[in-house]
Amino acid sequence: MGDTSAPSQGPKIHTEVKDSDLVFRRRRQIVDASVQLFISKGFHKTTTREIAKAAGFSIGTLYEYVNSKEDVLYLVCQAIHSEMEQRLKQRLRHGINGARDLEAAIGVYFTVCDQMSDHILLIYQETKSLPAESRRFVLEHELRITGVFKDLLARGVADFSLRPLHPPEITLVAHNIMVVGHMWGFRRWALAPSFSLEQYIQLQSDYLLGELT
Amino acid sequence: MGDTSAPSQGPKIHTEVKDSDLVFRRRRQIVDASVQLFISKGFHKTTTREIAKAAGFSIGTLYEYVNSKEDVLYLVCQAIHSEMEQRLKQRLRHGINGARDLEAAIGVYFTVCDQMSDHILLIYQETKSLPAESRRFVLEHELRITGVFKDLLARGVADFSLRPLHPPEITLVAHNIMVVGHMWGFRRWALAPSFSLEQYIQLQSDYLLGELT
DNA sequence: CCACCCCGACTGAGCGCTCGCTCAGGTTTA
DNA sequence: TAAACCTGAGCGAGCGCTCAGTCGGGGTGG
Repeated sequence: MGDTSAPSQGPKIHTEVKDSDLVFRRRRQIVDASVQLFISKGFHKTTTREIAKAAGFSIGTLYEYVNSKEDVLYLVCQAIHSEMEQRLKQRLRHGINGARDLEAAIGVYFTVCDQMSDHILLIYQETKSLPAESRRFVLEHELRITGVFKDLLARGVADFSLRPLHPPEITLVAHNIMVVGHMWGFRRWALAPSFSLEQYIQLQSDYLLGELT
Repeated sequence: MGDTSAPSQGPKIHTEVKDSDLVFRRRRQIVDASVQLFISKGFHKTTTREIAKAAGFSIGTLYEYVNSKEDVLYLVCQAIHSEMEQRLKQRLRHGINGARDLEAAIGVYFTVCDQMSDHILLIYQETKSLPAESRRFVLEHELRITGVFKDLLARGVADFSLRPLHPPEITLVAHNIMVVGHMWGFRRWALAPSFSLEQYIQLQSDYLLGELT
């Protein structure tokens, strides 16, 4: 899992100042172990002992790098969003035609959603279990990703490859893209009998973009 | 909350055969109390003692009408879906123009989602906590609601008020309608600054139906 | 009419257990 | 050997669930 540092601006997870990248490495171990456990058993049914064991050390050590079980959940949520954001941005292209770039981005995004559907599900299910402040930061991170699509839409409007859209419409369409991507993850059981991922991307792109040209 | 009986076909929640509608009434009390608690604290952080107290009797009595805490969650999920289904079907119209009926249904459905957004969120968050068999029945119930939109779409195609659609396309659009409805519930924090419910219904209907005519 | 008993609904103290978290002490590193 | 790091037995709180017991109304025999 990608970025496991305490995010530049977010609730600090305070531990003694035994610095260096050991903290960073240990937290990555914690996140990697927890993601799998949370996905298969859920946050509440996973015990701190299991997390420690799966991470390769003892509970005592776990609590050297984290102040509470909820901290672990926060690290996990941030790591998932970071990874999604990174995988998406990494593969964005910036051509001369905004509409085409948007379509490509949708394809990339849906593919990422496909690969990370368990992680997305986890966030839907467990965000509520975060303390209020942490939850705010997690939701903000999600908004940052939505912003990627807002930007692409705005660019398409600016270069006339998309029809004019009011700002609220841009917001709406960006959220639609996000949610339709998630939908492939959390409704696979209903959709997979009818579509392959490629077909899903194709059809949904048509629906999403059809109205915008 | 509506139907709190063990559904005609579903995992039986077995209790001693002290029949009559007392079982029914008591279970309704349990569901009504639990919905509120689960929404505000989540399933895992709600204790059986709290449920009993909120329902107006003791834990002992609670376990006369239910075999486990998970049973309560199952009753709650079924009650929520039943209520959604009922509120939706109750207000469906069956005119001569399928497309118009569909548009009306979308409006009704989104309004129901608005009123029951906390309940929808609860189902997204806690369905995973159900035992496998119960979960299957809950998801099937959700599919039944999706079926309402499939039927409306098929009718629209049949009377030529919608363009021809392949069965998979009908499935996809029906799921899109469902999820876009839920989206108003679980992304209100992001959408409400830009839209009223009425505006949301208007815009989303345009996007959803625009491609179908 | 009373005295008796029965029965099903209801109660809540308490059982057995698990959990998140701590800390006294051991091990490794430099 | 001091500092940094790690260990895991143990603590106390709280959980889901049970079960011996209470209560009240209605049937029965005298």
